[in-house]
Amino acid sequence: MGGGTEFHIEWEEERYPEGIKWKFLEHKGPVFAPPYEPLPENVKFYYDGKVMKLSTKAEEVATFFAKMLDHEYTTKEIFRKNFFKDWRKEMTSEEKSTITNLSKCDFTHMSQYFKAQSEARKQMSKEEKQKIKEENERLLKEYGYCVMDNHKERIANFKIEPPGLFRGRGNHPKMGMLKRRIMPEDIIINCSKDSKIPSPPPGHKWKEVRHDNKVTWLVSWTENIQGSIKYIMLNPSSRIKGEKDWQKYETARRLKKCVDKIRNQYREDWKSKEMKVRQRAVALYFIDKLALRAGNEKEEGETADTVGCCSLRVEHIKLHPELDGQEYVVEFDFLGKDSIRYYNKVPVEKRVFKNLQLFMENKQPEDDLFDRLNTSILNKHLQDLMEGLTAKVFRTYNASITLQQQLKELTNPDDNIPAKILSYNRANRAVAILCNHQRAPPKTFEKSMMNLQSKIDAKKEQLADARRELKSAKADAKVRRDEKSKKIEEQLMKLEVQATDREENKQIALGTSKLNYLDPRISVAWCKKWGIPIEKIYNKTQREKFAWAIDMAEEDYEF
DNA sequence: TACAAAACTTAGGAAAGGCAGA
DNA sequence: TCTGCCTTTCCTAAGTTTTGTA
Repeated sequence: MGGGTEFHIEWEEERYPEGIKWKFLEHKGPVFAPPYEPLPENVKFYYDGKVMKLSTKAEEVATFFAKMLDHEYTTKEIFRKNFFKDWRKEMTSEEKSTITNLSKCDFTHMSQYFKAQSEARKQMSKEEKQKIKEENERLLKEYGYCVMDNHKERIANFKIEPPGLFRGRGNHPKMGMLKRRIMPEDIIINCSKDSKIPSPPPGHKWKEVRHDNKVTWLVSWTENIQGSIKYIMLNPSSRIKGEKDWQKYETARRLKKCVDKIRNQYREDWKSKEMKVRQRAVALYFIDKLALRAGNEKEEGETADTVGCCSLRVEHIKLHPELDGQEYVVEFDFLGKDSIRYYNKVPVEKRVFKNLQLFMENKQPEDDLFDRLNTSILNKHLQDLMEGLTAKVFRTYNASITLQQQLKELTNPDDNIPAKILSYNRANRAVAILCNHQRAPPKTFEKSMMNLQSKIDAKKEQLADARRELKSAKADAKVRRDEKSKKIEEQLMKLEVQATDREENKQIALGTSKLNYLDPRISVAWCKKWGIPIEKIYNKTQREKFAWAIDMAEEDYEF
């Protein structure tokens, strides 16, 4: 792997044979969702204007809907249709014959009850809140840790997802469906043979107990919406996740060494006589230049209609031979992961442009742009170019190299700490923009900006006062007054930096790139170089996740 | 080799926590 | 001490890649 052999020995005390993830694994199993508590008698459900007492099962599902009443999606046709269909499955035959129209269902009383409940929770006394906190801590202590080989490790998600209504992101065809309650009989336990096997809740048994040390999960079950498997795995601070993370960045650093060659290669391939090779080369160019995701095919009607690079359709791009004074502009407009819109106008090389024209010839808008390509073909090719290379490595590589470059460019040695941190955030922001990590502007954004502005105004006023006092002060008081002004000046500057940062961050989410794409050693090195406390860049959780990097990187670290 | 299933990483929003100023 | 706001943590969906199977 290079670059960190010493570290390797220190952090991975034992080597494992190929594919073996652990030798010993012991845990307590999952925590199940609390059982359903029926509503008090005085909370009513109405059908067609008349009070109706629901069976426990039907009532439980009704409460899921009632809790979502304020959300826009309970008004959506698909959501309502899916919900009603699944709800009816839980009804008794009498309920089924009575309740035939969702629009005649009145959940408002139930909804009010839940609102009152959550209000009451907020108003709880200190002691009551403390009691709940202690109970959570007990649960964490008992179920939140496992032993993997010689380490006690934190488990990420030891609580089983409670039942509820499925809400996918974007325009999901399954929104509103009932996510059923997971029982011990659904659960597969994975642990080592010689460990203390977790016991199922009284009166229940596990679906299966297995001892598979070729995988890292502790618990799995199959969810009923997509039929996919869900897992309980370890926290990012664990050895097994940390090592994998480190390995990911080492792969990206290997790409750095051969990326020029790969770029030359795909540029050559734009001229290939084979259509398949040309498509592959243009797609790879997009993945590299624009940090697009690979874009696997998805089953139609099972998920929201989103795409990545290989699954782009003709309707997702527009070609402009000339636009705003630039030649050969490609306009991208599509929904990517989580139905986040990707919109970008990009000048490309003439050859790319001509190829795109060729790929689009005689096609309908809904046809695949790269009809001779998929992620498996692309990744196979990448594997030939470099061992371990896959499409997503380009995102990691380009994100990390961009951070490193931007930090070099933006950091001003004369700046104070808040200004340097602003530069760091701007470098981080450049990456988030590259990776299209967006967020909905916070609901109170405008207000919060205004609050901050009035703080700034007040501080300016204070500064003016201080300066006036300084002017009129007697010689012996000048020094003290001057110090006071300086202090206020600094505070003002800090506030102004904060305002700039917040404004620039309105629609950008920095967390995702920080957590998943940026080699933490770059940040650690930057902190060391400029004497910035690491706590200013990484919070506690992040420091735990990146413990390996904090331990390892010196100020001269180069990605 | 192709396809499906399994495993694992990446993602944004909601809820909870905690802290500063009233 | 309370309130309101920002930060952190939780939650779990939605991707990518790897593995298994015929």
